[in-house]
Amino acid sequence: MNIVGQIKPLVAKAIKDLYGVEIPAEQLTVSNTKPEFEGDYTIVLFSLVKSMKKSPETLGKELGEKLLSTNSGFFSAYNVIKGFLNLTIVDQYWTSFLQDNYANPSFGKLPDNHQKVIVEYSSPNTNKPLHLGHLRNNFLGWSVAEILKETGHTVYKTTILNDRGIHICKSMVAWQLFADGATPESTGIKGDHFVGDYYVLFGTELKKQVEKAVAEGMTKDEAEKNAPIMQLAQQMLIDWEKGDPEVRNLWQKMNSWVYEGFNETYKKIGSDFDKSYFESDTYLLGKEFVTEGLEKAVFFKKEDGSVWIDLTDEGLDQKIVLRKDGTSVYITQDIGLADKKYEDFHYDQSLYVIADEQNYHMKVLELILHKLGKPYANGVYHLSYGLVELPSGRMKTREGNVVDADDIIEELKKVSRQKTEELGKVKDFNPGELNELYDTIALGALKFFLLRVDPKKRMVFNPEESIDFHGFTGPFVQYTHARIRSILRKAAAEENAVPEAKNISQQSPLLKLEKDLIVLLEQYTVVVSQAMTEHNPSVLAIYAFNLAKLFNAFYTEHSVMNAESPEKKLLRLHIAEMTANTIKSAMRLMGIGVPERM
RNA sequence: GGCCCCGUAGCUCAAUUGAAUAGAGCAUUUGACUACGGAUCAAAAGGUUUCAGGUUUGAAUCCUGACGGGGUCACCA
Repeated sequence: MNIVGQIKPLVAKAIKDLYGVEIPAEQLTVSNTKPEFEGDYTIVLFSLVKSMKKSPETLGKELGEKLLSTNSGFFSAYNVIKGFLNLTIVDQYWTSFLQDNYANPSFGKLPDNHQKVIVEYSSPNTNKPLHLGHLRNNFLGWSVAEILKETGHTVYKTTILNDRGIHICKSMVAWQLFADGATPESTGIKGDHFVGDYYVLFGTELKKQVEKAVAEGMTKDEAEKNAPIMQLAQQMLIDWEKGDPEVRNLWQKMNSWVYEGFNETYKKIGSDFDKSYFESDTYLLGKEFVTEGLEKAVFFKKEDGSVWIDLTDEGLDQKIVLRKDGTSVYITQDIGLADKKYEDFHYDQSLYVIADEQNYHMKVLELILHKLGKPYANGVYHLSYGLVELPSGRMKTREGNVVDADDIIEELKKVSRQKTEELGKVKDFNPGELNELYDTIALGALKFFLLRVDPKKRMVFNPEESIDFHGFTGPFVQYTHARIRSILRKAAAEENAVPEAKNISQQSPLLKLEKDLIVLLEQYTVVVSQAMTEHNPSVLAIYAFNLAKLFNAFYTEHSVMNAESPEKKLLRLHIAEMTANTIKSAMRLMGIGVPERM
């Protein structure tokens, strides 16, 4: 039970004893006391004033007195300023909290709650390499999955590879036309980039053909439909669906190149999946539900034979679920896949990490599942995140204005190598250890950068300014961790570092920065559960940064190894150890490693 | 045009979900290196929270309207 959870019932009881009024403990507002006031936690009194018929000042005084006299082992002081009752918790509480938890590396982990959750994320198209926007998706999905695990859920990570369709045919056609048999092997280009280049090539060739046709008097729409290269792609899609062996072979070959590239990148960034679904397997799945929907009168058939759902009552439009030629559309496949996933995992919750441009689509999917009476419909949750934009606007592979995932990681690795060499603290590392360290720092910087912002919000990445290693960044937190570990190594090397100090619980009074740190450490469990309920890793990033910053302030002010007394030294070593552990845990939930030295 | 989201320091982001004087980082200026690791610390400066009304003891937060930005409304995926 965290401390706010302990304070609330005490206050509620005091109110009842004093005034005979029952206030549900959850309704009380308890917040951190602002640094400029004396105290640890603050009760906001305004909401109580009316029902108690007292002025805020009197109410605060009476409540403060009561709390202090009945819980003298818990509260040590109070003061009332305007409508705020500031309470101070006894030092003993904080020191014994520290004593109990400082050496527990899994502080904050919750026991199994028997909830099964699947997190679908990444889900790339197999016609182009990953860019910064995909990385946000990957980091977010991975992190949310780990946060769910940490809070007791059983989690399965899945992905759906969009491996068929007109966009894939485009890169295939371009390869046939322009590659002259070239392969990733023959060119030395990573497979996903290789295929992506032909997708871009298709776009430029199409543009040429369209411009020519428009100059000859065609409208742009017509020109695009009738462009020879587009017709080739359309024909190829038809051949693919028919199962034409030549097309299927080419398709398999090009996809395998892409997977090879993806796997390399996934390995580097730490993305992993318990199960991968392929759209080429699932795209026909939803059809049976069309029949079911018609029987249940959820769907209706138009004269031309196409099948629709009417969502105008929900403020949406009519949506097609089956074409007149009997083929399924995107939403139909998604119904089928949702069902397949339920069959495979029997989930309680199913998260979809998908960009917010699909909010409408996902809303429709949820509605349809509800209307079909699917038992899992309530568990479906769209974890919608905002796009990563450049200062010039959104990234588009077709237009070439993307920040490539592999490129940005390489760039950051260069920076981390340069800074590490400048600092010169790891000259004894061998090349393998160094490379691992540069990976940890570079990915730490990148993941932290993309996760530190509320996922729901759009964010801007400025390549000119690139990613900083100072301030509110991953490397800052990693660096703080390395420095703490350095102190702890030193202490461990000292024989009998603190012989005569056995117990820190008599450490009174705690200095301000000592207590501030313990108070912040105590809040870690609340932060993790907030990250879980909000599906929001940014609260962990902010927390880890604040913790690191506070520790840095603490230890420039107070010496650990040369503390005033053996007891203080032990206390500070415990604070240091728990800070390092907690930083490590929070960063781990974001997929970020923290080096012992850097 | 209908619906949805957003607008906070020069820039990138916070604000315990309605509470005290709206906080951080970057950039700018100043100070601290014979250092328990300077990828650090201490400090200064930077705000009419897009605008106009309203609700409330209290509004960046809730409501109405305006302005600005984005998304979506395909027999594409």
